[in-house]
Amino acid sequence: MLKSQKPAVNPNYQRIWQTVQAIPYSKVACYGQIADLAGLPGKARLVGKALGKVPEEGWQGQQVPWYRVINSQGKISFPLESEFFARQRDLLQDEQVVVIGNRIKLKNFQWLPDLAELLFKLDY
DNA sequence: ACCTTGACGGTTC
DNA sequence: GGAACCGCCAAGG
Repeated sequence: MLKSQKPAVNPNYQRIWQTVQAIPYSKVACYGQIADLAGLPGKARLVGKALGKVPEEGWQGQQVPWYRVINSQGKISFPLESEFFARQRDLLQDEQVVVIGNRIKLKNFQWLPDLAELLFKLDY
Protein backbone atom coordinates (compact mmCIF):
# COMPACT_ATOMS: atom_id res chain seq x y z
CA MET A 1 0.00 0.00 0.00
CA LEU A 2 1.18 3.46 -0.80
CA LYS A 3 2.38 5.46 2.09
CA SER A 4 1.44 9.04 2.83
CA GLN A 5 -0.44 10.18 -0.23
CA LYS A 6 -0.98 13.84 0.41
CA PRO A 7 -0.56 15.32 3.90
CA ALA A 8 -4.35 15.73 3.97
CA VAL A 9 -5.77 18.72 5.73
CA ASN A 10 -4.61 19.29 9.27
CA PRO A 11 -7.16 17.50 11.48
CA ASN A 12 -7.15 20.31 14.00
CA TYR A 13 -8.13 22.75 11.29
CA GLN A 14 -10.97 20.47 10.28
CA ARG A 15 -12.36 20.37 13.79
CA ILE A 16 -12.10 24.12 14.05
CA TRP A 17 -13.93 24.67 10.75
CA GLN A 18 -16.59 22.22 11.81
CA THR A 19 -17.09 24.01 15.08
CA VAL A 20 -17.36 27.36 13.36
CA GLN A 21 -20.04 25.94 11.12
CA ALA A 22 -22.15 25.43 14.22
CA ILE A 23 -22.34 29.12 15.04
CA PRO A 24 -25.93 30.17 14.29
CA TYR A 25 -27.02 32.96 12.00
CA SER A 26 -26.79 36.38 13.62
CA LYS A 27 -24.51 35.16 16.42
CA VAL A 28 -20.79 35.47 17.02
CA ALA A 29 -18.18 33.52 18.97
CA CYS A 30 -14.68 34.30 20.24
CA TYR A 31 -11.51 32.59 19.05
CA GLY A 32 -10.90 31.11 22.48
CA GLN A 33 -14.46 29.92 22.72
CA ILE A 34 -14.16 28.07 19.42
CA ALA A 35 -10.88 26.55 20.55
CA ASP A 36 -12.53 25.24 23.70
CA LEU A 37 -15.53 23.84 21.86
CA ALA A 38 -13.23 22.20 19.33
CA GLY A 39 -11.42 20.41 22.12
CA LEU A 40 -8.34 22.58 21.82
CA PRO A 41 -8.42 24.63 25.02
CA GLY A 42 -5.95 27.48 25.17
CA LYS A 43 -5.28 27.46 21.48
CA ALA A 44 -7.16 30.54 20.40
CA ARG A 45 -4.36 31.58 18.12
CA LEU A 46 -4.58 28.31 16.29
CA VAL A 47 -8.19 29.16 15.48
CA GLY A 48 -6.99 32.34 13.83
CA LYS A 49 -4.57 30.38 11.71
CA ALA A 50 -7.18 27.84 10.73
CA LEU A 51 -9.64 30.53 9.71
CA GLY A 52 -7.00 32.08 7.53
CA LYS A 53 -6.98 28.82 5.61
CA VAL A 54 -10.67 28.22 5.27
CA PRO A 55 -11.39 26.73 1.83
CA GLU A 56 -13.27 29.29 -0.26
CA GLU A 57 -15.60 26.56 -1.46
CA GLY A 58 -16.50 25.53 2.06
CA TRP A 59 -15.84 22.34 3.93
CA GLN A 60 -17.73 19.12 3.37
CA GLY A 61 -20.43 20.76 1.36
CA GLN A 62 -21.07 23.54 3.80
CA GLN A 63 -19.82 27.11 3.95
CA VAL A 64 -17.66 28.12 6.91
CA PRO A 65 -18.93 31.39 8.44
CA TRP A 66 -15.49 32.64 9.43
CA TYR A 67 -16.84 36.16 9.82
CA ARG A 68 -18.84 35.12 12.89
CA VAL A 69 -15.63 34.77 14.87
CA ILE A 70 -14.33 37.84 16.69
CA ASN A 71 -11.96 38.37 19.58
CA SER A 72 -12.74 38.20 23.27
CA GLN A 73 -13.13 41.93 23.49
CA GLY A 74 -15.96 41.98 21.06
CA LYS A 75 -13.89 43.40 18.26
CA ILE A 76 -13.04 42.39 14.72
CA SER A 77 -9.42 41.27 14.61
CA PHE A 78 -8.39 43.05 11.44
CA PRO A 79 -6.88 46.48 11.00
CA LEU A 80 -9.66 49.07 10.71
CA GLU A 81 -8.49 50.26 7.33
CA SER A 82 -8.10 46.80 5.82
CA GLU A 83 -10.29 45.30 3.16
CA PHE A 84 -10.83 42.26 5.37
CA PHE A 85 -12.20 44.39 8.15
CA ALA A 86 -14.78 45.98 5.88
CA ARG A 87 -15.83 42.64 4.46
CA GLN A 88 -16.30 41.03 7.87
CA ARG A 89 -18.23 44.00 9.20
CA ASP A 90 -20.53 44.02 6.19
CA LEU A 91 -21.22 40.31 6.37
CA LEU A 92 -22.09 40.62 10.05
CA GLN A 93 -24.35 43.57 9.51
CA ASP A 94 -26.10 41.65 6.75
CA GLU A 95 -27.08 39.24 9.52
CA GLN A 96 -28.41 41.99 11.78
CA VAL A 97 -25.38 41.93 14.02
CA VAL A 98 -24.82 45.46 15.26
CA VAL A 99 -21.27 46.71 14.78
CA ILE A 100 -20.53 50.16 16.10
CA GLY A 101 -17.03 51.55 15.84
CA ASN A 102 -15.50 48.09 15.69
CA ARG A 103 -17.47 46.96 18.68
CA ILE A 104 -20.04 44.24 19.00
CA LYS A 105 -21.89 43.73 22.26
CA LEU A 106 -21.11 40.17 23.19
CA LYS A 107 -23.83 40.44 25.77
CA ASN A 108 -26.33 40.60 22.93
CA PHE A 109 -24.78 38.57 20.16
CA GLN A 110 -22.46 35.96 21.62
CA TRP A 111 -23.41 32.37 20.85
CA LEU A 112 -24.02 30.50 24.08
CA PRO A 113 -24.78 26.93 23.00
CA ASP A 114 -26.62 24.61 25.32
CA LEU A 115 -25.59 20.99 25.70
CA ALA A 116 -28.28 19.60 23.39
CA GLU A 117 -27.23 21.97 20.65
CA LEU A 118 -23.62 20.88 20.92
CA LEU A 119 -24.41 17.21 20.84
CA PHE A 120 -26.59 17.69 17.80
CA LYS A 121 -24.32 19.85 15.73
CA LEU A 122 -20.90 18.55 16.64
CA ASP A 123 -20.36 14.88 16.12
CA TYR A 124 -17.44 14.08 18.37
C1' DA B 1 15.94 20.74 15.64
C1' DC B 2 15.58 25.77 15.81
C1' DC B 3 13.07 29.97 14.72
C1' DT B 4 9.20 32.81 13.39
C1' DT B 5 4.42 33.58 12.84
C1' DG B 6 -0.31 34.43 14.38
C1' DA B 7 -7.78 36.88 12.39
C1' DC B 8 -5.47 35.47 20.68
C1' DG B 9 -6.25 36.28 25.79
C1' DG B 10 -5.65 37.99 30.50
C1' DT B 11 -3.72 41.43 33.51
C1' DT B 12 -2.52 45.76 34.75
C1' DC B 13 -2.25 50.63 34.77
C1' DG C 1 -12.68 51.91 27.24
C1' DG C 2 -7.87 51.41 25.70
C1' DA C 3 -2.91 50.71 25.35
C1' DA C 4 1.23 48.19 26.81
C1' DC C 5 3.01 43.82 28.14
C1' DC C 6 3.58 39.14 28.46
C1' DG C 7 2.30 34.23 28.14
C1' DC C 8 0.78 30.79 25.06
C1' DC C 9 1.74 26.98 21.47
C1' DA C 10 0.79 24.42 16.98
C1' DA C 11 2.31 25.05 12.29
C1' DG C 12 5.30 25.66 8.77
C1' DG C 13 9.57 26.95 6.92
